[in-house]
Amino acid sequence: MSVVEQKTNESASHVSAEDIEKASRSIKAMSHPLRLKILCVLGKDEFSVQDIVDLVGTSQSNISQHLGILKDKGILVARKDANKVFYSVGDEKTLKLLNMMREVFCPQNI
Amino acid sequence: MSVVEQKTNESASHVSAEDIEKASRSIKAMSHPLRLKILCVLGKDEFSVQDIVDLVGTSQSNISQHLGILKDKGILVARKDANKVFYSVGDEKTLKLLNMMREVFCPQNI
DNA sequence: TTAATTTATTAGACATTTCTAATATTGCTT
DNA sequence: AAGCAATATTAGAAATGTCTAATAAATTAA
Repeated sequence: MSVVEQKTNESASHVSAEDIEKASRSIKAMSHPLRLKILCVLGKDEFSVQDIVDLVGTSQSNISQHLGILKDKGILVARKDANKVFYSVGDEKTLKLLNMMREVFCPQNI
Repeated sequence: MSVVEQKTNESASHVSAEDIEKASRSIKAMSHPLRLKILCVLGKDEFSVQDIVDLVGTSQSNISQHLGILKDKGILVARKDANKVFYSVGDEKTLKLLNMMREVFCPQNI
């Protein structure tokens, strides 16, 4: 019996094609250096776009585009207050995932 | 005091630019749908290239290139036996990260 | 209303990624 | 050695992603 047949018979924790596509879009969104830096500086806090521009360091237009990508994938949520927009990490699980990424890729500072 | 100044004073868990670059390269490697699928089907097991071709479903050349990218980032390790090469997930932490990705992005099957 | 501030959008040049097809390499078998 | 099986490499076309510069839109302040 080939490996493929073995696997087909196991009904083990199987991930659908749609799940793979959706997950890969979200993970890709997190994988850009500027976007990863945005997620790191946000942590569990909430910052305005201008704050993020100052903390991360590129143009306002560029930050706005990156924030849009992260928001589109549901990784960030936006709250508008007067003429400012505040961004933060959408949910607790995503925060946990970010902390685990830090454990895996930055093992020196955990 | 601006938000930026606040943050500069806190010496909170800070991630260096090099760490960000390195992490983003690894996360980007995991974010391609075929590569994510490879990681999912591997799980904690070890498979030959031809097994992975059959399980994931694209050309041998394409799979080999994707495996090379994952190996280059240290996400997969390769073991050669005769004229076959067996790939598996490099370490326990990466496996934990993959499981957490599944929790976050495939919450229906955990 | 006019000006200033904050954020978002658009277009386009440039860079990177991805896939396919062809071929090379390595080890085994006869 | 010759043929076969398994894997890796290469080149190039096509697709996708990224940044910059300019501008639009929304809100506040004067």
